[in-house]
Amino acid sequence: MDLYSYFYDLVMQIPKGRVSTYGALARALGDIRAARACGVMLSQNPDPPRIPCHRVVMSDGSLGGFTHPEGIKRKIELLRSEGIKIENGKVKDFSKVLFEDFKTDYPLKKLRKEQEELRKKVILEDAHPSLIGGVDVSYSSRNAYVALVIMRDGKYEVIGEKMRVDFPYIPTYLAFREEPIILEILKKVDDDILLMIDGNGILHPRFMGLATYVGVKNNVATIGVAKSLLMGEVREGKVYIGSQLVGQYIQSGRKKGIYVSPGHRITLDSAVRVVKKYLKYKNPEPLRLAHIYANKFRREDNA
DNA sequence: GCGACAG
DNA sequence: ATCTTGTCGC
Repeated sequence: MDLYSYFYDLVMQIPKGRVSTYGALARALGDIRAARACGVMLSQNPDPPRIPCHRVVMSDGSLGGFTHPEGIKRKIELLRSEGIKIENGKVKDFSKVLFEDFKTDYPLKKLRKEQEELRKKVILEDAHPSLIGGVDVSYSSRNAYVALVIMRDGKYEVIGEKMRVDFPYIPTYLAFREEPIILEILKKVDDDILLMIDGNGILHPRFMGLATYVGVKNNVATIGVAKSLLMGEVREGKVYIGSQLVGQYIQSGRKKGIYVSPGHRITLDSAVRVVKKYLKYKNPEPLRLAHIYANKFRREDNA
């Protein structure tokens, strides 16, 4: 799903002489949580002012930001040239010129449904794959650099790949940003692998975090390893969503720990055991190395 | 001021 | 996630 293109098409619906808001665009995408992602995508406008990002303001009528050498001054010029009156940094008669009537089929709503459907296919039993690895992705604007580290008797091998991303980061929709990227690199290796992934497994509002999504879609065993808590309550190191046990908080030193949750084809206990086995620093080795290499690939490409 | 959301 | 240098500490 190319959410960037979908989003820019929405922005192009805002007529001259009208303005819309980050929140209205997010609702047109299907989830108000995407409001900040809307701001990010506007800042990356590939074709201004044909895609009229200058017509998007804050929900109180104040102007918001504008990524341009001349800054907000240029946004004001453009809006005034289209007949929008601006006083004290705010759009005058805001409610009269506000455009919210987007023609849309709410793509994020459909993606939520997909997550809920896929939930039925999650298997939380051990598959005992023969290989173990970790994947991580590093970004530079819309370029993604992915590294897959495969552990082999105390040593490891690394595979890298560069890709264009077509989906922004939106909380609880991370899978739709990173799964296509991870899939590309998975094609290059044996399926019989246990993959550690930066992000959550079933520790997710729809029990379908990145690790679980990657696992179910590609029939591969996965473990989710997150550095911060997306949701749920932690009691005695165990993470619950309501009464359901979905993860484990693991602290190695005295610093902040990690949140481990099963992705697919593994139990929570096994996931915790495997992660602990590779725990030398805060992150398990396959992930720590994948992180380092993904960053290295990005730097080398942008040098 | 509240709420706060992986990467 | 990215933007960013040196510096403190094990």
